Amino acid sequence: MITTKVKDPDLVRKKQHQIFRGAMKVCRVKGFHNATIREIAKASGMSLGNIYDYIEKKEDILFLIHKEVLDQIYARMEKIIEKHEDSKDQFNIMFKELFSLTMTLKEEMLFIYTETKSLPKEYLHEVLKKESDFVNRYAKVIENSVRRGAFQCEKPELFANIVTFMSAILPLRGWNILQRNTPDEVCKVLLDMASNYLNQ
Amino acid sequence: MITTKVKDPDLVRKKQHQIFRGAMKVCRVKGFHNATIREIAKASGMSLGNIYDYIEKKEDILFLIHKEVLDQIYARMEKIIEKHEDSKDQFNIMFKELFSLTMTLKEEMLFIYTETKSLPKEYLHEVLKKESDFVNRYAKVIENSVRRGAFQCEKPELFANIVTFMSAILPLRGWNILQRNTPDEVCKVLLDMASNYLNQ
Amino acid sequence: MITTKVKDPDLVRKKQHQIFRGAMKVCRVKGFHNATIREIAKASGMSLGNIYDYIEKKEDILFLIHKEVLDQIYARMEKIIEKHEDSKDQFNIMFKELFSLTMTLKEEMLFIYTETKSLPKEYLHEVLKKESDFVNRYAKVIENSVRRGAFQCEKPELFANIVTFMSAILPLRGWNILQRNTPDEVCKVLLDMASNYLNQ
Amino acid sequence: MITTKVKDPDLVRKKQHQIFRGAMKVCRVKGFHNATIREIAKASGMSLGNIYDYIEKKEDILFLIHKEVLDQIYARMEKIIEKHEDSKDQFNIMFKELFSLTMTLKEEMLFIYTETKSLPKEYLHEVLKKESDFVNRYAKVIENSVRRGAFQCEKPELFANIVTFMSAILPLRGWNILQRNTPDEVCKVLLDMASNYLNQ
DNA sequence: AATGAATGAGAATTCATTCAT
DNA sequence: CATGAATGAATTCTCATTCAT
Repeated sequence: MITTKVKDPDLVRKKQHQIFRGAMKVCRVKGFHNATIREIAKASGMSLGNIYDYIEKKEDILFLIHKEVLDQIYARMEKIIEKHEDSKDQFNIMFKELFSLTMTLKEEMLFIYTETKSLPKEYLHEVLKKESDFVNRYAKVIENSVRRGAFQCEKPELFANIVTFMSAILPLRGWNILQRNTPDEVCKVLLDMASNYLNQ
Repeated sequence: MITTKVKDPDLVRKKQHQIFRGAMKVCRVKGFHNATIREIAKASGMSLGNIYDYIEKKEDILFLIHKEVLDQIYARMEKIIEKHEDSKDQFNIMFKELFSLTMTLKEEMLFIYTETKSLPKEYLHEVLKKESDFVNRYAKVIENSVRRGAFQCEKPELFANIVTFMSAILPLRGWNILQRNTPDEVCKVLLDMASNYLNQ
Repeated sequence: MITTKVKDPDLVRKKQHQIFRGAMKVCRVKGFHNATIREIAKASGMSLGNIYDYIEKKEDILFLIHKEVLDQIYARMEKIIEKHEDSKDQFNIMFKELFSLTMTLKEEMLFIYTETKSLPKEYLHEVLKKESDFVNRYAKVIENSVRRGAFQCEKPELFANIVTFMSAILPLRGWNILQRNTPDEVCKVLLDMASNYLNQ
Repeated sequence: MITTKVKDPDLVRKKQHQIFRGAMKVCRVKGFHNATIREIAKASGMSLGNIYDYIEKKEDILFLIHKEVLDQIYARMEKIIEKHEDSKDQFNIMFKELFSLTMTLKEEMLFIYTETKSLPKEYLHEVLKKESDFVNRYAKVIENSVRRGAFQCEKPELFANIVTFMSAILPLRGWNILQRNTPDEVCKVLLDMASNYLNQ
C-alpha cells in the first residue's frame, strides 16, 4: 500500500514495525501533529533518510500506526473470542477481557479515536475496513449466541458497534470517570447494561 | 483567562466570539492543526494582526472553541433539563433530546473529543471542570429521580458519565454505524440499554 | 500570473523587481539550480519568508527573471527601432545596436537561452509569446524595408529569427570566439552575411 | 581523467558508456539537474553503488555526456568532411549534412549548449578543447578551399565558428522557427547567407 | 484598535554519497 | 566487482508571531 524504496518485503515489514514503535513512543507523549520526523527517526533508531526508504510522507506513519494498532487489537480479540466461543457466559467474559484490553492499550485506543480523521483519504478505506471487520467478528459471536437461544438481540451488528464503543470509554473519558470510580466499577456497570439488554 | 491587548471586556467578548465562529468554520473542514491563523482570520472577518489583540497564541483559539462549544452544549442541555425536570419519563425524553443534540452539534462534539488532548495544560483544568459540571448536572437529575423512587441507580455520577459518553456515539462512530442503521434505531437501542439498567 | 499573498500591486511589482535583481546577482554566478532561496533572499535584501509573500515556489523566480529580462531587451530594442526606423541604412545600424545590446546583457541572454527549458509549463506560453513578439517586431521592420524596395527578403519572419539568433552568438560562444577575435570583427562578419543576403 | 575504483580500462570504458546512455535517456526528459543518480542507475541497468565504481561524483556524468556527445558529433562530422573534402561544392554539401546532423542530435546539441556552464572547472578545459578542435577542423576545410581559390574568406576560423553556431539554430530556437517554417527552408536561408558571404 | 507586511525558526523531504555484505 | 540499504547535510517552503504604520 505504501510505496517503498526498499523492495525486500521482510525488511520492509521489519523496518515499518520499527518505525511504528518509535512513532508510538513519541506520539503517545505529544500527539502525531507535534511529533517531528526527526524525533520519530531517533526514537525508531533509524536515520532520517532511512525512514523515507520505508514511507513516502509523514502521514504514511499515521497509517502505519493505525494498521499495527488495529491488527494488534484484532489479534488479541481473536484470541479472546476463540478461548471463550463455546463457554456459557461467553459474552460476559469476552466483554470483561475486551474492556481490560482497551485499558492496556489505552494510548493506542485514544490515538485511533482522535487521529483517524487526519488519515489521508487514500488510506481511510483500508482502515475503516479493518474496524468494520473487527465489529463484524464481534457481531458474529453475538448472532451465534442468539441463534443458540442464549439471549435476545435484534440488531447484533448495531449492538456490537455500541459495545465496542462502550468498552473504549476509559481511554476517552478516563480522566473524568477514574477520579471517583475504579475501572472494575465502570466495567461492572457497562456489563450490566449490556447483559440486561441481551436478557431483557 | 486569555490575556488580551484590548481591555474593553465587551469588545473582547464580541471579538473572541467572532474568532470562535471563524475558527470553527475552518477547523470543521481541516482540523485545528491544519488550519492556519491566516485562514481563521479571514473566516472571522478580522485582520491577522487584530486577531492577536484578542489572543496570545494559536492554542488560545483551541481553548476558545472548547469554551464556547461546551457552554453552548451546557446551555442547551440546561434548557432541556429545565423543561423536563418534573415530567414522569423525564429520563427518556432527556436522553432523546441529548442524543439529538449531539447529532446537531456533531462536528463540535467530534472536535471536543479529538482536540482536547492538544489543549495547553493551563487551560485543561478549566475545560475539564466544565465537562465535569455538565456531567454533574446530569447526575443530579438522576439522583433526584432515584430519591423520588422513580428508578434505581447506585452510582448516578458514573452512570451520567456513561450515558453522556454513549450519546456521543454518532459523532465518533457514525461513519460505521450509520451505514446500516438510522439515528433513531441507534437512539432506541441506547435508550433501552440505559432505562433497562435504571429499572432493573 | 504569480499568485501573491500581498495584494497591493505596486508593492508586488516593486518587491518582485527586487527579487529579480537579487536572483540575477546570484544566478549569474552559480546558475539558477545551484542558487538557494536563502541566497536569493539575502541578495534581494529581503527575509526568507517575505520572498514567499511574492512568489509561490522557487520556479516562479525563474519566470520573474524571464519576464524582466525579456521586457528589458524588448524595451531597449523598441527604442533602437524607433530611433532608426526611417534612416536609410536602418538595418545595419539596428543590427549593430542589437548586437551590442546582447553583449551588454551577456549574462541575461545566456540565462534565457540556457534556463528556459526549466520553466514550468504554465509559464512557458507567456514567455514564448514575449519572444515571438520580439521577433515579430523585428520582422515588421524588415518587411517595411522590403516594401519600400530597400532590399529583398522572401521570409522576413524567418530572417528576423535567424538574425536574432545570430546576434546572440557572443553570449553563447564568446568563450571560444573571443579568444581570437574582437567583438567588432564578429559583428562585421555577421552583418556582412546578413546584408549581403538582403541585397543579393 | 575521471578517477575510478575499477581499474580494467576496457570495463571502465564500457560501463561509462553504459552510464552515458542511461543518463542521456533520463536527462533528455528532465534535464541534468532534475535527474537523480538513482534514475540514471536504473536507466543504465546498473546498481546505485556500481555507478560509483566508475565515477566519483554526479558532475562526472555531466562530463561523460559532454565527452561522448562531442566525440559522436566530431566523428560523424569527420566522416562527412572526408566524404566531401574534394568535391566542388564541398561547402554546401557539408553545411547541409551538418545542419541535418544537429537536427538528428537535437537533444544532445541542446544539452551541450545549456549544460556546459554547469561543468566543473576541472573538466571545462577538456571540453572546450574538444569544441575548438571541432571548429578548427571545419576552419581547415574552408582555408583549403580559399587557398584553392574556390571562394573568399578572410577569417576562416571565425567564419567556421559562426557557421557552426548557425547550424545549431533549430535545437535552440526550433520551438519558435518551426511553427512557420520547415527545416529545409531554414537550411536554405542559412546556406544562402553563408555561401553568399563566401562568394561575395 | 486595526491592518497586513515582515520575520525567521522549524518542518518535511530529497538525494548524493558511503559502506557493509 | 556488484548490490542496495543507510546516512545526514542541504533545501524548499510554511506559518505563528511581531511590529511599523
